[in-house]
Amino acid sequence: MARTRQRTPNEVALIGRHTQQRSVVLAAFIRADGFVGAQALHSQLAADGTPVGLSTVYRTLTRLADAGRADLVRDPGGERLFRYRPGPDHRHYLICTECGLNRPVDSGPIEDWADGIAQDSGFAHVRHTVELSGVCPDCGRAPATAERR
Amino acid sequence: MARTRQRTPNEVALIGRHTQQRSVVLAAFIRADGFVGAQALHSQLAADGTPVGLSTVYRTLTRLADAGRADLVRDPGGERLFRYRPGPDHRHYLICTECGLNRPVDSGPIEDWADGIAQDSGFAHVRHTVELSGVCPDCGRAPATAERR
DNA sequence: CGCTAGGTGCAAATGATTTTCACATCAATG
DNA sequence: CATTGATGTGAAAATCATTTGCACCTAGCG
Ligand SMILES: [Mn+2]
Ligand SMILES: [Mn+2]
Ligand SMILES: [Zn+2]
Ligand SMILES: [Zn+2]
Repeated sequence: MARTRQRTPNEVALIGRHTQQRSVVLAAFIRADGFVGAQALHSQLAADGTPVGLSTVYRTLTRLADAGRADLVRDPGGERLFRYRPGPDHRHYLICTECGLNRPVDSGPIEDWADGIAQDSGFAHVRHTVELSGVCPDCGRAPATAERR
Repeated sequence: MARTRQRTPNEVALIGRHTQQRSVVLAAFIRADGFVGAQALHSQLAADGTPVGLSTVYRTLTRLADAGRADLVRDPGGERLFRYRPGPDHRHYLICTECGLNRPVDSGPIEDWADGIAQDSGFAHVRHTVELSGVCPDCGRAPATAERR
């Protein structure tokens, strides 16, 4: 039992050196449990009393995504939204454009479809992006009065 | 040279008043026959000797997209790429990340899949984004030397 | 023609993300 | 433990695609 400092999710190891900031960012990111933008996470951290530089938040999220520990989508406004992903498989989500509620969908069919296309096309390294968005039942019920974002 | 005073592709009508600029932009856009960014189109127009303000190019492409006459995807760098679409149905493409070559794919399966998800989810106004990218046979064959775009 | 809602094109403004760079911290090493 | 080269951090400036403000045009209808 080596006595290594354990107070941080070992995920940090995957993206380089272990630092206070990374622990904090990662913890908040996981806690967010949904898609978050770097800006939002940065604000959240400040609110939590554990401020971290915006640059660092960006760097951390980007690295996580590169390391395959986060799913990434584009906000209609062009903002990058990240979502923590514990497992190795990527997922696809149905996101409510009104409240942000999101739920993973059964994407088996598209995965197969995409694989088929890749196969037949002759293209190599075929990757795919699939995003579903709409208005969730709750937001659909309450008219335009629904809470904004 | 000869300023081809032209037949207004009636498409122009769909997006408002008919102007010299819109004709030119639309013509170049159609001629591009593939995904183009506003910037690239703007440069192309200048090179063609029919310069149009960048703002106007942006405005025109945006309107076409809103009118449903163009498909829109996001470049990995975040840039918006448009592709002219004559018909009413949207399409999905497999794009070569090396040379830009793109071909529409048979998306029947995903359309059905997406409809099913929408159905079961209870969400309203469900929309989807599906993008496939990879390296085309030609580019796969020739190293990184492949012609850009 | 004459008028006006709608267009155009600069330049300046936005806004998200990146980079710069002086300074702090990590972690391996002796 | 102290040293030290590699890394990480953050405030501010830089990027970059896209938008907007605004003074100036122009379709297009009567
Ligand atoms: Mn997938
Ligand atoms: Mn579709
Ligand atoms: Zn909702
Ligand atoms: Zn190619």
